[in-house]
Amino acid sequence: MDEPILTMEEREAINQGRWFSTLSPSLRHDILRCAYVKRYKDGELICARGEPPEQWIACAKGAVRVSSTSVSGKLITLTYVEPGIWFGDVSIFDGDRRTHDAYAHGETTTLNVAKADFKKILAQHVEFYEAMLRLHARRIRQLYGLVEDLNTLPLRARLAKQLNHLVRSYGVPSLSDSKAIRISLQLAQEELAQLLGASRQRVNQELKQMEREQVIKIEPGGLLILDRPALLKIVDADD
Amino acid sequence: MDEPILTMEEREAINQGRWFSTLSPSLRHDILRCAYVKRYKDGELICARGEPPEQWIACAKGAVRVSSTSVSGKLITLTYVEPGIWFGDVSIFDGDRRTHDAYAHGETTTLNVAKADFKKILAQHVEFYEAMLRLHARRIRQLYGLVEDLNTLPLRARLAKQLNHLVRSYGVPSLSDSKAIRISLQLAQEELAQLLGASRQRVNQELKQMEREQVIKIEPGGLLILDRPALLKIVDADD
DNA sequence: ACAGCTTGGTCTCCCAGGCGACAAATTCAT
DNA sequence: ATGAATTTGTCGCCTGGGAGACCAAGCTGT
Repeated sequence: MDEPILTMEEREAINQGRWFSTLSPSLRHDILRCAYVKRYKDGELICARGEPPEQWIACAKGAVRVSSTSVSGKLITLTYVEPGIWFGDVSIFDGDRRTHDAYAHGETTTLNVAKADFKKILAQHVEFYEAMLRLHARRIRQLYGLVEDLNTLPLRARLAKQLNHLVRSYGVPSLSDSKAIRISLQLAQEELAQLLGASRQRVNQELKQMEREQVIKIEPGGLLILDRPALLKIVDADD
Repeated sequence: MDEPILTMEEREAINQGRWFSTLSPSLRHDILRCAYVKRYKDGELICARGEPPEQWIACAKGAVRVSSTSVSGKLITLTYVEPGIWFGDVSIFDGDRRTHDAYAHGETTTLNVAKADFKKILAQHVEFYEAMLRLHARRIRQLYGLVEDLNTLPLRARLAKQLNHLVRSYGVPSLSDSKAIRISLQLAQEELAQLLGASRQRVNQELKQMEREQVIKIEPGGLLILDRPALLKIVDADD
C-alpha cells in the first residue's frame, strides 16, 4: 500500500493544484519532502469518522469520496476530492475527531503529511498560515453557497450545477465528438444522487430529461456533456 | 453612530466570547486597542453583499442578522450573530467581496477592526493565526453539520435544533416560571422561518404542535422553552 | 379610541420529491 | 458463454412542505 514514489502524472496533478500551485517553491518543497505516498484500491477506507486526525492528505490520482452516514442510515456524500486537492486539515487545527469517512473511488493515490510534520512546517513558514486561511476561506464560501442552494434551488438546478462542477474537475474532451465533454469520474446514478442528497430515481428522471433536451448524453460508464452553455442556463433560469 | 466607549455589559459580552476568551491577554489587548465602536438601530444595514471587505466585526450587544436574498427573491438568513462572536473575516483573508448582507436586529452595538489593523495584528502574533484557523475550523464543521441536517432532517427536527441553539445563545431564565427558559432574542415567526429556509406557515404549524406537546409556550413577543430535554429528543428521535 | 399596519393562526390546494416495485439493460465472475 | 449481480429506466402512490387567502389579534401613531 505504501510506496515512496509518485508517477509523473501524479506529481503533475499535485503541482498543478489550484491552491498548491500558489505556494512558494520553498514551502512546496518542505511539504513534499515529508509527504509519503499511499495507494488504495476502489472502495478502500482511507480514514473514518471519529478517528483522531493523524494526517493531512492530498489526492494525487483517482478520487476520494468524503461521506457520512446519517443517524437514519442515509448515506450523504459531501464531495469527491479530485487530484491536486488537499483535505483533512480541519480536524488537525481544532484537534477534534474526523467528521467524515473518506473512501477511495477507483484506483486512488494519496500524498500524506503526518500531523507532527504539518505543525513543524507551519512553524517554519508564516506563508503557510496565510495559505491555509485562504484555503479555509474558500471552503467556507463554498459551503455557504451550498447551503443557499439547498434552500432555494430545485433538484434540476442543483443537478445542473453539480454536473458543471464535475466538468470542471473531471471533464476531458470526448473522443467521439470533439464538441462534447466526457466526465472521466465514473459515477453511478446512485452515487450522484447521494452527492445531491436526493433519491436515485429522481436523479435518473432529471438526467433523462436533460438527455431529451440534448444537453447531455447518458452512455454506459459515463456522462457526456453536449451543451455546456445550456447546462449553465438551467442553473439560474430554474430559479 | 460612532462612539468610543463600550458599556460594562458590552465589554463583558466581548470578553466572555467563547472564542475571544481563549486568546492571550496581550493579543486581546492589541485587538481591543484598535477596535472602534459602532451603534445601530433596529434594521440598519451594517454591511452589504458585494462590498469589498473593510473590517472585521464583533457583535457586542443585540444581534446581527447575516442574510442574503437569493436570485429568486427569497430571503435566506444564515445566522444571527450573538454578542461575543466575531464575523466578516472570511472575505478579509481571500480578499474577495462580502457574500452576505448584515443587518442590526434590535439595538445593536458592534466592535470593528479595520482591515489594515487586522493584518498588522496578524503579523505581530502567530497565536492569532492559530486562533483564526481554529475559528474557521469550527465554522466549517458547523456548516458541514448544517448541510447534513438540510439533507436528512424534516422541518420539525431542524426547528427543534434551532430552538435549542437559540436557547444556548439567547436563553435567560423565565421570570414567571423558574423551570422555563425565555429566548431573549425577539424573532417573528417569519424570521424564524427564513432562518430555517422554510415557509412561515409551516413553521407556525410545527411551533403550535410543540406547544400542544407542552414542549414550548408561544407568548406574544417571545418563545418560552418549557421542556428542553423533550426538545433534544425531537432532534434525533425524528430521524 | 379608532384606523391602519404588522404578526399569528388556519385552511385549502398543489407540487416536488421520497420510496417501493419491477422490468430492461449491463457488467462481472466462473 | 451464461447465470448472477449491479445498474438503469419507469410507474404509481404518498407525504412534506410551499403558496395564496383570510381572519383574528396585537401594536402604533395621531
